[in-house]
Amino acid sequence: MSETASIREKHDGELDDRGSVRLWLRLLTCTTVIEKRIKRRFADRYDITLPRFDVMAALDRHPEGMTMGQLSQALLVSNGNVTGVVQVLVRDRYVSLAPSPTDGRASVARLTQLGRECFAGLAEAHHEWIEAMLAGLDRDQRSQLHDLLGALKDSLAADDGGKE
Amino acid sequence: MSETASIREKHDGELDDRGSVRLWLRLLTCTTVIEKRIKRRFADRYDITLPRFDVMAALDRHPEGMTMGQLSQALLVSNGNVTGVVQVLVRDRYVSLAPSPTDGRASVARLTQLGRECFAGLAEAHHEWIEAMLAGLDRDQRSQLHDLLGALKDSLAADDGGKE
DNA sequence: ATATGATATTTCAAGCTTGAAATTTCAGGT
DNA sequence: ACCTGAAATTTCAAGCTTGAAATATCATAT
Repeated sequence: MSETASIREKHDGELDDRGSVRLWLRLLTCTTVIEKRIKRRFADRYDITLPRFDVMAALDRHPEGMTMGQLSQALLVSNGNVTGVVQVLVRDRYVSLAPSPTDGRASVARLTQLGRECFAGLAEAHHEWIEAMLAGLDRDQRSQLHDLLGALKDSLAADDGGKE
Repeated sequence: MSETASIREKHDGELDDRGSVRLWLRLLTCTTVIEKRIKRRFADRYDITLPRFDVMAALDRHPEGMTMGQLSQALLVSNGNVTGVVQVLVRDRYVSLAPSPTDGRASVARLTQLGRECFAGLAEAHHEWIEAMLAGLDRDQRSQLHDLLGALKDSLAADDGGKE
């Protein structure tokens, strides 16, 4: 009864011999499953959303603060998106927002003391969840996967290199 | 000047020795980049969204039709979500929705003739885009990546096997 | 000093996504 | 026939995401 239920793959049952699409769907499925689990656990146990965690994680690694634009680039999301997420973090006292002393257009976001303390706990849980989900891969497999994804990243950069 | 710009990685600059998190972020980045490119190209060139394409793709492989619940499971999204996406596809005449003859609760969605014709073009473009983005990986690399992602899927199924 | 183009940010409408509540129907047992 | 729990679906509020338009500021050339 300890059957490990296999995970359904998006568009499971594909019959075409389009290996590249199959590979993409498998990649998408793995990412989606992991992301949804993390999202759900953050919501259930910490009452926080993944985008807010992402912003806090970025700020935690930049104690000097980050501008909205830097956050947008670091997180691969739009500017307008960052504005909204940061606003609620400011409202909840996890982040402070101050005008840049050197550039009147930019504002600099920083974790508050409260934000730093809360984030430490979140990051610890996050790390444990990832570790558990990858537990089935040994050191070599992780290393190979990491390298292959690096090759994929390079391939993506070669295809329409940035401007399309 | 034909520099292949490298792709920024989410939370790039991570210094911790948390290899598992690094692997996860790389996985997430690759998936995000591919997904956003497909999404943008569908929007720009075909005026369609990715969720709508996903539904059409599922229906294309099930000419006999699918219930909303089957679509929800196949696409890894919620029931309510499928309802909304199918509604606009019905409005646009790509999909027909009929009550199930065997179960009064269920309704069966099918591609219309128009839907099938349009989808053929979409699928062709989709396949080409994926192929181009994976062009930097040779046959062996693709095969290894596919297998490693399979191992990851198994690992995910082992961690909290379905009910958490 | 000023005009101009570039940059940083915010605002906003449209669309996706979820989970919970409500509705309808089914299937089994009495 | 009737109850009751299960299953399929829809509705809805809340939140994320984007891209385009609008604002404000900077930097540079004149």
